[in-house]
Amino acid sequence: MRVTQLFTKTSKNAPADEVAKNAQLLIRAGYIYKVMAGVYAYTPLGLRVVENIKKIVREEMNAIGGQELIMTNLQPKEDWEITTRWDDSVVDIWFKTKLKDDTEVGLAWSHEEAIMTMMKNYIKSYKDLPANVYQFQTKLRNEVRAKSGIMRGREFVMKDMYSLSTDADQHETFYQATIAAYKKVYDRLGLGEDTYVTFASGGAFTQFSHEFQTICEAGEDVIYVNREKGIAVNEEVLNDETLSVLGVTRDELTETKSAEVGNIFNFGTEKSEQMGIYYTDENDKKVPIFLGSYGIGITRVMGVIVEKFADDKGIVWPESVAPFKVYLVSIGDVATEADALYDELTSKGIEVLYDDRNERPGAKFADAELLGIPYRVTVSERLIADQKFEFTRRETSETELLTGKDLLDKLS
RNA sequence: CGGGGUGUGGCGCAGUUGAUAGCGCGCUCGGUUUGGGACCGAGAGGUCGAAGGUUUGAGUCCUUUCACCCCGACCA
Repeated sequence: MRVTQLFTKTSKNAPADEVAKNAQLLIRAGYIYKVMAGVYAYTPLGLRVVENIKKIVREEMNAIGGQELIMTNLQPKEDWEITTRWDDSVVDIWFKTKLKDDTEVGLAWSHEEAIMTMMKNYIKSYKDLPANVYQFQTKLRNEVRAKSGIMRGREFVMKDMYSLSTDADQHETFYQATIAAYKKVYDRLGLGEDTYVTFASGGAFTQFSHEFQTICEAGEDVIYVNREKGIAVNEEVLNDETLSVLGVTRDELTETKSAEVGNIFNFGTEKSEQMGIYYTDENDKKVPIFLGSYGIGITRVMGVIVEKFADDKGIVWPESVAPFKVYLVSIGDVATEADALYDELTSKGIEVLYDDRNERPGAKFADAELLGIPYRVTVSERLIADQKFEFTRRETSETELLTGKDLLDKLS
């Protein structure tokens, strides 16, 4: 992609109506566009990042047997009345609307009831289990107050997965597999080091649920961490009982702010019983299905990555999610050589954003840094004279001069 | 939802005791320039969030309203 073809522009000024670092940088660099409070559009650049994150999540969910589907944003009232969750006093973030004939429908803030209603139609026998389904979906939540840029919006993309199992054992196997898969996801996203499986309040069926919390100053949560033991506890369940169950003492834990990037739940058979989702076992007995629910906030993860890695020059994307791998800068009248390099790199499948504008070097370098592309390659007359390319890493600013061959080796 | 704050060209801002708006960036045209956000010249672009009111006169005062931000509460 050539910069001259991108309709988005970078801006030196941060928007006055955003304080969150992630929103300021993502808007300045042209990844997102603010439509209204807590509602952001994703430009071609932003969409590339979102899709890269989804790709990683998709691969890891598929690896543990998840089957991808896509539910709807319009949901019938009846599905939610069964579990009492249509009631605004039970769920206060509903967007609700009406069809032309006055039928009430809800806009999806979650898909638990929706997916279970659908699965009820298909899952009949123990032979159908276990079944694990997931989707990437836009969730609509009527939050009283949006904040923190794309880390807490009224509309956001979430991966939600649901496991249906015959019993606690089968459920537990998948639950543990999911924890392992999630760890791989956060590793691949570059967040592994600072992401903890965190004990949190668990609802009716289990003592705890597990949250995936990434240490992040901009996060909304407070957790207590012991790095050596790999234990983390959400402050909401930090008490003597929890500490004794986990076998740690209070003074072994360090308080830190964090962002919830994933959350997994064990529903047991509670929801199945409410919704009448039963299977027939080997003895022709009706048994309620064991349910699990597993979420990853895709766009929130994007915000967390910006928050954690950005420096004073701009965004720093991990290579795995970066919209492009290389930012190609031409300086002066070197279009022939720069075009040739662009063609060569792209023909080898390397994603290049080619700054072919008639701009001064400083402007191009500044944009390369603001955009956070992992590698910058510079072509200039004096470099051409030496038959070299300049190769600069965004994260460290480390720079080396490479021959064309060495450059290709580095990038492939 | 409680408290606080802000709305003035695309973005960021300034507008003193009321007299129909100005700066930087960006944009357009011409020229020069090319290793850290270039320079010169010439331009385009806003009725000041909205509605109502006071006044000879309102971006400046009053009322209502909308939007946005922050703190708190809330967060399946």
